[in-house]
Amino acid sequence: MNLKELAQKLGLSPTTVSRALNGYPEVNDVTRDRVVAAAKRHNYHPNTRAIRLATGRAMAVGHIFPVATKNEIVNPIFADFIAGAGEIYAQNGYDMLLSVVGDEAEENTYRDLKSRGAVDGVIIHAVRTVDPRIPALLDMGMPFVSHGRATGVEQPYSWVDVNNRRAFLRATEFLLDLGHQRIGLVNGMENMDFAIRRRTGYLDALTARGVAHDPALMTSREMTEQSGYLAALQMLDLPQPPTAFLAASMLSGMGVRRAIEGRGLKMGRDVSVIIFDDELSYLRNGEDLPIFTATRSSVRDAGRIAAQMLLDLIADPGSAPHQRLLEADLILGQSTGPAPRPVQ
Amino acid sequence: MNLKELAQKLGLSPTTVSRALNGYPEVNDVTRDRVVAAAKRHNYHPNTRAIRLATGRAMAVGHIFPVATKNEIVNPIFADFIAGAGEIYAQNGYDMLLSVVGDEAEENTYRDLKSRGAVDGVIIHAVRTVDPRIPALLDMGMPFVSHGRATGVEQPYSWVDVNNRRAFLRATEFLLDLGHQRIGLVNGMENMDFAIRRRTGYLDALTARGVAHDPALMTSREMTEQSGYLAALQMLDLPQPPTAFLAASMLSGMGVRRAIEGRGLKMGRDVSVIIFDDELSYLRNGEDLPIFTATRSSVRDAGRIAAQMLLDLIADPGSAPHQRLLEADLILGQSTGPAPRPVQ
DNA sequence: CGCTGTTTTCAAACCGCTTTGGATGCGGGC
DNA sequence: GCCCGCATCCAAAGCGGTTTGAAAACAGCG
Repeated sequence: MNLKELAQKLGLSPTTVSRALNGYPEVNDVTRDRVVAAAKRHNYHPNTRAIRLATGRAMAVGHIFPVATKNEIVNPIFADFIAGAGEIYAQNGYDMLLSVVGDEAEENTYRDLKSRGAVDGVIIHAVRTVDPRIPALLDMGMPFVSHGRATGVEQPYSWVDVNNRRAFLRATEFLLDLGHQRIGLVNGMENMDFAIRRRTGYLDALTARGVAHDPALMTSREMTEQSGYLAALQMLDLPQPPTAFLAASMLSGMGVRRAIEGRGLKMGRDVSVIIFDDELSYLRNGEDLPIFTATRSSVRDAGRIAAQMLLDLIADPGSAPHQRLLEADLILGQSTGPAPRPVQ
Repeated sequence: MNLKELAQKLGLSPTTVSRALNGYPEVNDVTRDRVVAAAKRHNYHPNTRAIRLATGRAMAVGHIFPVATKNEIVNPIFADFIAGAGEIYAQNGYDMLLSVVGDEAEENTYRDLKSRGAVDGVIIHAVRTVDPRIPALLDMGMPFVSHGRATGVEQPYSWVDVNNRRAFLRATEFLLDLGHQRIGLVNGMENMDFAIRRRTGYLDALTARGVAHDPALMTSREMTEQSGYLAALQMLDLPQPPTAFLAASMLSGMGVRRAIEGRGLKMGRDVSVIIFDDELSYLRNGEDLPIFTATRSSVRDAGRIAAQMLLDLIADPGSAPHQRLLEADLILGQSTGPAPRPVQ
């Protein structure tokens, strides 16, 4: 069932039927009702391919899923971000196009999506400190929103980000308030922009309180359970072990917890832990009572916000770039407590 | 730069240019070279929207990301499956369309994708024991491949699945061989087809060896760390606790490990654990030496296989459905050992 | 009743490509 | 020299919508 057939059945021209269905004013209300009813009755759905060609809009948004070819790691954040963004797209009649590419081919993929006219805009994930994608997209005039900021770009562009520095600054201050002086930082890979910002927050808090920072208490690795475990273990075996940890993710935190317990200590009593909780749906921080004290910011919400921002940008390409800095909550769980008194 | 302009520049008709670029035989080699060179020089990329309308093919495959509206859980398998499938699509010039919908709207979404002509085929995820999507898709004549089988469908259809029953059967037998008699099953939700099959394998192995099965040793919950922890804890506190566990996923297994260590026991010595390892990239089972003994089957490979199967199906819609049953390896890690002798 | 202005509807062009059904030119066989 | 077959190329008709420009129908008014 296509437009022409439907028009024929109604004894109307395709023009009128099209206008009736798309809510244009120049069509009689009676006629419109008749058309809408017939469309529903005959289960008419306009062909997406034709709409796209005729309007020149793709009605689709691209997400590039960069798969680091070296370590083959897939970003665990991705699924939840997509889930949030997808809701918004569905509500607005947009499709979501996913491209899986090795990270070296990523820029070309954007260029390709653009020149093929496959999407109206894209969202950038996993922003690195120096990220060539942002100037490239600006250059080619493709609407985009970045999830995370890159440090080395001076032109304005649209982004959604968490205040990572502030989150780790507050977390560190909180631990200092509890009397902890040696705080281990189990950070993510520091070619990622957010990891740098978190470290800065951590260092700034220490500096402000006049606490010296010890390189032995700072690691930067992939955010897996195993990495967290190994990093924490190493620090716990130092002559002067930390009494608290700051972990970059739920998984890292789980590894840290295992290391603590593996050394016969109790988390929350002997050693405190604060994690960054992205509220991933399959990595909930406890059912009711949070297990970990955490800086919390929902990545799914970030997905929703970024998607809406992108659609706005597409609707009004001339508008100025938008920015949105989300603040992470500091929520209290069972993994923190006062620093144990040093026993001599 | 579009086809007409390029043709004009070359002094040829659009027909010939199109044919030259698409490798049709009825064009002189000299002309073809000239066209190809010009296309590259002018950076010509055919407009996807036009191709799709003209050919009637969407050159796109749909994945529906069902988000359970009740518990808002996102399937952690998804990202890696997508990564595998996406590779295949990229190689074959297909786009991947992702729809995020509440599970109640899922069937409608398929129907919509079909009637809008937005995709040439779809892949089904998270198959339930009784799954209305399969008859629905068969009914509407949409090519599809299912990741997992549904029990209650008699018509043939295409699927890729892991031999879940055999995997858990072998794992159980292995534990029995090590002398374990009380084996706890920490299963996923049993409305999922794979969970039922795993339980069947577990029960079949016990029955074959004449070991009675104890309902108190079988749980079925979400596959999260927390659920695994609670389930294992509960079993460990039984009057006759299990000496071994079978866990449905890496995350469940991590929860089980925590419960074991929380009770002052050592995994691999006091209590054995076998997990099902989907080889999720951010949940690696150890770096070199596996931490957990596991039945292992790469979900990313499954994605590749399913995607290829679907493309084949789309290329030859008349062909008979394909099936592919993958066998999980049983790999030895550090989490299993002989059953401890009962001390009286 | 004729004229003007507003609704309402339609025919046709267009989006950018593919594909059908010829044309055209050339060489070879008879 | 004529006809046929083949290799090349092209004009035009789709694909299924949207959108422009104009016509038809319908008031409203003097």
